[in-house]
Amino acid sequence: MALIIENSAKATTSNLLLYKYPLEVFREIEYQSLMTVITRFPPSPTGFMHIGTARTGLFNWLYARRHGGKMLFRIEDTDRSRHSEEAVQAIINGLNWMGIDWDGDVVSQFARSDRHAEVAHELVKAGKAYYCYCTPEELEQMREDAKKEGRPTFYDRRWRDNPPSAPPEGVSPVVRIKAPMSGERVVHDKVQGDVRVAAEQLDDFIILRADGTPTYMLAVVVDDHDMGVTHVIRGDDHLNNTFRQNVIYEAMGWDIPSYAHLPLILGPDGAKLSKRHGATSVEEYRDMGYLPEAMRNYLLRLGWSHGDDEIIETEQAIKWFDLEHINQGAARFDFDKLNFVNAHYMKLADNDRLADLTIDIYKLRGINVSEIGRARLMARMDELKSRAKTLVQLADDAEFLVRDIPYEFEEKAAAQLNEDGKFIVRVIHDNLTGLSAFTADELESLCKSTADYHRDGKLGKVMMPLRAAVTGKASSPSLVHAMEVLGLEEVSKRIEYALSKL
RNA sequence: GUCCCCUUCGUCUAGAGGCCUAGGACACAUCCCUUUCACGGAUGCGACACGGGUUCGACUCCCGUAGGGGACGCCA
Repeated sequence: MALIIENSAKATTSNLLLYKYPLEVFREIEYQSLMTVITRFPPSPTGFMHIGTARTGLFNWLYARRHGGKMLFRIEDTDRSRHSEEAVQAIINGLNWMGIDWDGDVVSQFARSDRHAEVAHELVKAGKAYYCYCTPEELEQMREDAKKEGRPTFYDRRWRDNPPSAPPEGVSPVVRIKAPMSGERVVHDKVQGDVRVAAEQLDDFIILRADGTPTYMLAVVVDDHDMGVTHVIRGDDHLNNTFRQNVIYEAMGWDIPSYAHLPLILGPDGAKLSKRHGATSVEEYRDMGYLPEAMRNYLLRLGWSHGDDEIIETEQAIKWFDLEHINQGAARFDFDKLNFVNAHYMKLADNDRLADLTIDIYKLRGINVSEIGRARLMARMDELKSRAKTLVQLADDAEFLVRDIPYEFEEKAAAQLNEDGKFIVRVIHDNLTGLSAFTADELESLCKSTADYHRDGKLGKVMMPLRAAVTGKASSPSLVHAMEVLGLEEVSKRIEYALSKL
């Protein structure tokens, strides 16, 4: 029987089915095998995308793609003051940069508040929720008393079954849900296993505020249900909320989705990753010169593993990703490892793309790169990308290729151009025009013979002053290759400038 | 204060009771390559938090302790 259903599931396309029939009808048919995986990415519009949010998004996306399902995108803007178009755009930009896409429209939770209220009232009508007229002062008092007495919850359920009085005039009530009062509650979590909590730990929490707007707890459940979400993959900080959310699912008689709670990302010092640690948002990582494919790989490995594999490209990740190998402990963010992964993907990256990205960085620095500058960059890109860990480093390494004189000399470079240094640079300069060809090989032999004749064969004594003159720096990529790319005219110009300036 | 979760090299992790003399990667150290800085190659250093059980046998299972993280809003 199971087999037959499985086969027919492959024959039909479950996606089509979803559109053809109303969701409710579809849900009546309880063919597990027909169900496509539907995950969701529900950020709060905070104005930027936290790196932890990005990882959660990545995991949801990977899981949906792995199973040929969908990842939905919903903005958690129940609190209307949070809603801002720029903030939503920031999240979308972050996702785009990360290379993560989603299915369907961006759903605004705020726009669905009528539906949320409808559910709350339905629960009241069914006797599963009730109006509560407590004032903030009363609640504050209850909270204090509960803390003093060491009780687990504070709300005393005074409006639940035996209201103390008739509803007071002119007070708009909140709606509270009736949480179970005894027994053990279990959440089956794909990462943490079965998590148990005593019902006594659960309050009759508020699902609809006095102003008629839904609380987060209600909104997530209603939206996840209406959107057909089958797998909720989210941060560990929601594990406790899950018990509350399940109360709503049960009261409505809805199917509870599969849960997977990911441990949080900690800062290098083991404390919760915060602004204090520097970069927390994906745009900051972009600005630090990290490649999105490197971020994906690094974030994937932070908490998930596939044996000893370290370098896992996204296509491979889609084939491999599962919930079973998510680690249970929180992981620390480690820049060294990120740098290593990024360096790897830099080597793999297309030269043209790297040139464009590097030129973007120069623009930010106020350096306008000419066609010639770009050509020089491209000519040396194979070497440049093999030595840099980030785009910013690459840009630093290659800046001398795209800049014109006058430029500043690093302190260590200036030191190279003492009298001895200047003498050697002059010798090289005088012999440049005599070269049979202005190539790296010819330049190298010139340097070597100059070293042999004037500096006892010590090549460094020639290269270092020359490097200082041509690049303004004490270290650089291969000097003779750079000189070849710069060309005779430019090299002469730079040497003359250096000799005159220092 | 109450509850929940977690704990293998400095860091990310492999490990499904004997395959473990605990494997890989990053970082670090040394050496090689080298005109500088890097890249690359080789080698090395380095961990089962602690204490009790269960078992012929425990990194793996159970219970405590300690440490870390999270949640307890008319925030999300």
